[in-house]
Amino acid sequence: MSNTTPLRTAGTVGHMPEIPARRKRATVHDVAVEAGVSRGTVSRVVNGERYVSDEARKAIEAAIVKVGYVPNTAARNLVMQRTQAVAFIVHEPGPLFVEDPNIGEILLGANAALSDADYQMASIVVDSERDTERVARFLRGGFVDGVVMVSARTNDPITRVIEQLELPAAFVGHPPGLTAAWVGIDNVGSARAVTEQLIATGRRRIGMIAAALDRDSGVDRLQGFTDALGDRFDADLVESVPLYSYSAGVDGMRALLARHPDLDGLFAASDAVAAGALETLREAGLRVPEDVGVVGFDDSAWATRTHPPLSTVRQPAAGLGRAAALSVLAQIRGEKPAVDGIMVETSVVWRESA
Amino acid sequence: MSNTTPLRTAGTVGHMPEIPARRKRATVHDVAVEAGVSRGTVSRVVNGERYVSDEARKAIEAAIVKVGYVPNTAARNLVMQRTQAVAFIVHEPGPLFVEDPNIGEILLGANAALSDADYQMASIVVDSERDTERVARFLRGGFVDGVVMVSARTNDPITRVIEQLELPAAFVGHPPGLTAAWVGIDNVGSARAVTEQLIATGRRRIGMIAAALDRDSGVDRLQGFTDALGDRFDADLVESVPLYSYSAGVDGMRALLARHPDLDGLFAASDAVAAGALETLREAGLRVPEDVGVVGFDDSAWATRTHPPLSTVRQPAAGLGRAAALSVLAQIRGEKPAVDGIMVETSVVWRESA
DNA sequence: TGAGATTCTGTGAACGTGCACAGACTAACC
DNA sequence: GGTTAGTCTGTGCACGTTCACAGAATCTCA
Repeated sequence: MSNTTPLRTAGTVGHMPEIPARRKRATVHDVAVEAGVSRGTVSRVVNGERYVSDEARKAIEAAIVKVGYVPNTAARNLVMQRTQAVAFIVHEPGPLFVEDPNIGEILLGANAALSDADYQMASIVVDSERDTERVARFLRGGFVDGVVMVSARTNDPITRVIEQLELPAAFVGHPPGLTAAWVGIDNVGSARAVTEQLIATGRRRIGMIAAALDRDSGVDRLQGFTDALGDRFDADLVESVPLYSYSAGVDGMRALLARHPDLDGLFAASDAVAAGALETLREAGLRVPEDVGVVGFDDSAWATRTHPPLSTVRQPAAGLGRAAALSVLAQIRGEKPAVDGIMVETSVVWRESA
Repeated sequence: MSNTTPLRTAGTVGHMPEIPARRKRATVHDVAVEAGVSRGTVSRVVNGERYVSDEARKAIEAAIVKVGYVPNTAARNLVMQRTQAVAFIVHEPGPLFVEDPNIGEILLGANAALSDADYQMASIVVDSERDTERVARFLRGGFVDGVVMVSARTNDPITRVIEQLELPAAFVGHPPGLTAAWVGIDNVGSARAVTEQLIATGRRRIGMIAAALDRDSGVDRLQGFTDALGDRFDADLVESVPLYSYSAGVDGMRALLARHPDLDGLFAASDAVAAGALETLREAGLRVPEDVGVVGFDDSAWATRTHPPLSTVRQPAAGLGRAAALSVLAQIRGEKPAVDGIMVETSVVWRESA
């Protein structure tokens, strides 16, 4: 049996070279010999095709476990003209990848769905503009069969390459002005729902720290807030900050408090923003939730660490990643998605901050 | 120019089948024809080997950009008997992956180093025991050339498979009782450094809550503390607790305070421990940093969320990931590491708790 | 000048798989 | 009994690359 022959043929007298001696993997040929059939039949069994006798199938299955056969991915990919890999691209400044637990969870969800389908995930963080070109080259090079894209910009080279190559792709979050599959949550409806609950606690002067109004998620959350308040809406009670970050929350709260010290409710566009706001409220000597009721958005790790814990909107981030990955996989199989966008359900989590 | 031809060659008369018409990738053969040389010579140029005339090299390099050639990974991997992929395995309960920013950053660092070397990263989270078996099978299947392992258990199937297969691997953190490459930080030196800074603020009676003395990290941090104090060291000012946890911090601080109510400085063995200690100090009516200066260790998520924010030791998590990946890469190239363990530099982050 | 080393190039084989094709055998039907 | 359809199996080729080998050309030195 050739697969039990010694690994290295050349005998170096006296010592062994330090190159690790890896055992040769069993191939479809070894299985065929062991089972007394041909390669073709083994291949049919492995790929679950029809037209194989029960007798042959049994023999081959036994042979597979006996020789410990695992199909060689490289060979299969070569002949199938595919890579069996999907890129997970995060277009965010590096640090935010770490700070924002949602991204990690999206990655986790996508990863789970992909590895269930025996796909590899190549995770890529696009930080600088230089990276942008590198990733575009990577995609053009055909290293992946599809792309899951988080926080895409509308007109960057990456998005253009994806469109040009007609690469199966799904975007987490709605990329404005781009016809492509996407997965997201109903930001408008969710923001309206959490604001309505805040109103229901009896608050009269409710402010909002809106964030990231250059993205549709930011705009939509503001829209939901506006909807919930209806004709009681007062634009002066809205403070806009650039990012979904803790420090932006601190700044936003200060500005808002300066204008409206009598505020008794706050909707922060994200939990990180809310955490910053809480800090500022505390410094200003205001108690939460006694003086001011605060709600956030995301149900991120922040939510349970603040004092008091935040009432917020739960984003099923892992579900988003999962859905995006499944969409890409479907497109790889050649299926045309019935709808471009998939909405994932959110829920309101009520804790102690309001 | 063939690389400016439209993507779909077939004119759509009436209808097109929905299978996307992907342009055929250029191969080494196309480049050879274009440059008027043979495949072998092209291969030599691509792989930067010697024995190629300047004339041929120029012609081939021009041909490569003209036809837009990118080597086919699957074909290369097949003939080279490798996968060009490294597994990133996190053995933690799923939620912690998301919660602990250090892990995300380690992943980021490893990913950067790997993709610089044109390696794919297959990230895997091991959660349940079922996963453990699945991953072991995955590794045995030869899908990766190496492994970066975060928070390994000593005696789980995964570790055993790695040892058995002699798979190139690097562990982040020191796996007790395992002879394998690992990457970590200098716990002794870092603990000494942060303690010295605490001394420099003028504290006279500095205590320590030592934790996890069953691990070398716990022992080393205590050693660093001892070193920094020199002959002023007083063993009675050290309280030992079993775990690096919040509640252990609460307990430890109570015990310490009972013995030494006049304490004016504290080194907690981790940020979580420090957070618990802060809570206890607050209950005891002691102000931080006015009455007691507190420093922690890890610069974890705790550090910025306590009141006041912690002065602590920053673990360069991205650097750890990077170093681990580089170690795996070196082992794949056949290099024997000079030392088993690599120490990565830490730094002290000074915030408001001391 | 001729032997040997050095540089350069092309060719065929191999890696391990899936697929098309041809052929063998069985069952069914007029 | 001959045709036809359906089932099952084996063989050769292709995928795109690297590597070993052989051979051609040039250079070096006695």
